[in-house]
Amino acid sequence: MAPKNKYQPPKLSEQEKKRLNEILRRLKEAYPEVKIALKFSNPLELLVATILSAQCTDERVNQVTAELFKKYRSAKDYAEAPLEELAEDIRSTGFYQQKAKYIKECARLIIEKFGGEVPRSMEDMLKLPGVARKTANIVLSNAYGVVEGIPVDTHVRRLAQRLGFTKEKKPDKIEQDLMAIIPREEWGQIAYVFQAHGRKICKARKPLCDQCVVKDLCPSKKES
DNA sequence: CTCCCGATAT
DNA sequence: ATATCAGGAG
Repeated sequence: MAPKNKYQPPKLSEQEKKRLNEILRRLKEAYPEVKIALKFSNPLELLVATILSAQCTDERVNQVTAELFKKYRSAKDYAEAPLEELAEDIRSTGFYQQKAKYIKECARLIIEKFGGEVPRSMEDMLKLPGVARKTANIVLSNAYGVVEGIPVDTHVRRLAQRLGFTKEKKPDKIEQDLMAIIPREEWGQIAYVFQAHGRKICKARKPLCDQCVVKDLCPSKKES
């Protein structure tokens, strides 16, 4: 079978690699302790929280899951819950009808196909509805320590594009461009560094370039 | 590409 | 008023 994904990250000059590695070094230094902000105590809770986090702040997700996880303690609880009730329980995270369907169907598949346990491989994770590489990367990495890639969320995408790590727009290609530059042992953490910088400094609306630790290396720097 | 779809910042 | 927030499916 021929490999389906023929995308190859662009070859970079030594100088360009140096610039990107210096950016990574400074960002890691600036945000040494960052990690996942979602609260969870088992793989299922993390899966649910990550699905809820689509187009929603982690803060609000934590607010909702604080109650949600008291009520739903197992995959069976989600699978057997009336859809309308589950939807109402997650309403304030937005896209609540869609997310409720995903969660309920995920729970059903976890019971029927995966022995009641959240899958431990990318291949199986991607069989779950509402789960693509970003969600799968987060769950696999933080629940099981399985690092198969880099979760590309809106922050990672924005920073990767602004800093010149990628020219791509699709998350899967951006992920591959990042994987080509960043050592595998850092894949699990680097997204949180980008996220922290993206939230504090390199904001979507009004980036605070004058406070940025990599402004001299950034092709997108703007005077404020 | 569109749709889902509430809360918050600007 | 509107862009944006840990996206993914059709």
